[in-house]
Amino acid sequence: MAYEPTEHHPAFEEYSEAIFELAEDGVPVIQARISERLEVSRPAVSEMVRRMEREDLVEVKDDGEITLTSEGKTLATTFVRRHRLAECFLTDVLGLNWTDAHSEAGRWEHVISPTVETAMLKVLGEPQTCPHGNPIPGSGYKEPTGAVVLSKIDAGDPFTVVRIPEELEWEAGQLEFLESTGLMPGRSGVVLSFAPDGTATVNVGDTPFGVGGPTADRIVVTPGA
Amino acid sequence: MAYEPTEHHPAFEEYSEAIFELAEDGVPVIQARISERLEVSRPAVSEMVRRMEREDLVEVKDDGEITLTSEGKTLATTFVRRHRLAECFLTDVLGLNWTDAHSEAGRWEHVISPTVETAMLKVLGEPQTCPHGNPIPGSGYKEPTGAVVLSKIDAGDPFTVVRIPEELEWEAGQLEFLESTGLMPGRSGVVLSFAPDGTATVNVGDTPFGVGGPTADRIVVTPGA
DNA sequence: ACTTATTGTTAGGGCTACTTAACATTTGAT
DNA sequence: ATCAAATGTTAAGTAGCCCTAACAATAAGT
Repeated sequence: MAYEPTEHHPAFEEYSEAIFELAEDGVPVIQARISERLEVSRPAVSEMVRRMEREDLVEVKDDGEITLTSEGKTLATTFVRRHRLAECFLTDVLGLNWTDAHSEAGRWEHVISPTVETAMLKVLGEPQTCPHGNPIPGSGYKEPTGAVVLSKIDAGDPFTVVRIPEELEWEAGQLEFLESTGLMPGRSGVVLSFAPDGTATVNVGDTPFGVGGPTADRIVVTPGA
Repeated sequence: MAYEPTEHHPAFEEYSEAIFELAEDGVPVIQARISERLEVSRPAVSEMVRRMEREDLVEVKDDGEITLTSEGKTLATTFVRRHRLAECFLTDVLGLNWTDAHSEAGRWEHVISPTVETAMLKVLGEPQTCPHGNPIPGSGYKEPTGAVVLSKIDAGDPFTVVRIPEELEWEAGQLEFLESTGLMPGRSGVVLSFAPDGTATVNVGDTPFGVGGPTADRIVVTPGA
């Protein structure tokens, strides 16, 4: 079962992944967003989108909204799956922290073959989410019912973290912050208050700390401890 | 300890590794050999060698012999080390076979960061050689005294396999063959006879089998069981 | 000595994926 | 309705790494 050298160019992998994750995060999938997330110029995205359209990986609607074709979705989920699996592996087997695991996985996803993927799944015991709580495509994961964003929890109420969306993983220093405060999937805490600008003050450990409005709008939690 | 994106181009890694391993195998390091091992055209090698010379990674002697500078050696050993470490990891932790491990490691070596390298070393218990018996640079491995190539063993005498040189790993089907016959580092056997063309008949298990002359000239063993 | 094989180099291209500069179009806010 | 911001596209160019064709130089074999 030798690894077949990709028939797609590595950049296609990166772009389709970005498209998949933007959609997953509820961000409108347009070129400008891809340009930001991949940190490449808009003309570069323009060109790549055209090539991906030609290769039947994406479709572009009249309003510019980009969607993955079924072929594109297969490509995207393959790499999202390997990325998240790699994150599990890097944290659980190699003992890396959250932050390192995320950035390393960005490279690992491109060298994981089906053989290795299978082996990793076995070693890890078929995980259903990455360490940040995001579903591993194909694992059959179902998000808990009643999941809402942190900013929807009433002041004074308890909550349990479900997941940190991919979008936040991208922000410099965000993962370090969340890991250091303990605001991680599975952990429970209490919302102490909300500031007028949306900033939440929460407590998941010893010390209360503030979570910015935009961040609290994205972190997915379930009400209750 | 974030991973610093390589300052060298990926191809430099591949070329310096090839140069290191050719020298390790006792093959004269000239462009034509690199061209064969990397399976790229001679002009491509010519150009790359010129660039590597400009970047102070190699020196080219008047007779065409190519040697790594100290900077080049550092680069080469870094990737040879990661390659062999990855092979250990893939076989020991993920349960891959020899053959798959070799080809996968060719990609893994390029995504292993210092952080991951350290973590792997720890998980594996500081291995000194790869599964094929080749030394992991920096591990302090010393080849056993009295090591010779298999073809130097007298007919009728026992031997113990030390290592399968990198050169043989490159030959299609070679690793599959050696793995299936059990001609692997640490295993002992007996040379039954030599044919006039140099082919050795050996026995390391139940069934005797033939080993071609060129192969027997490369496999390193120690006399005795 | 002559021929053949091996080796290295030039020259001329190609492909992928990126860049900046400039421009056109669309969208949004006031 | 107008002006500014956001978005997409063209054009032209670059870097890295590869290719084939053709040729020159060297080494080896008979």
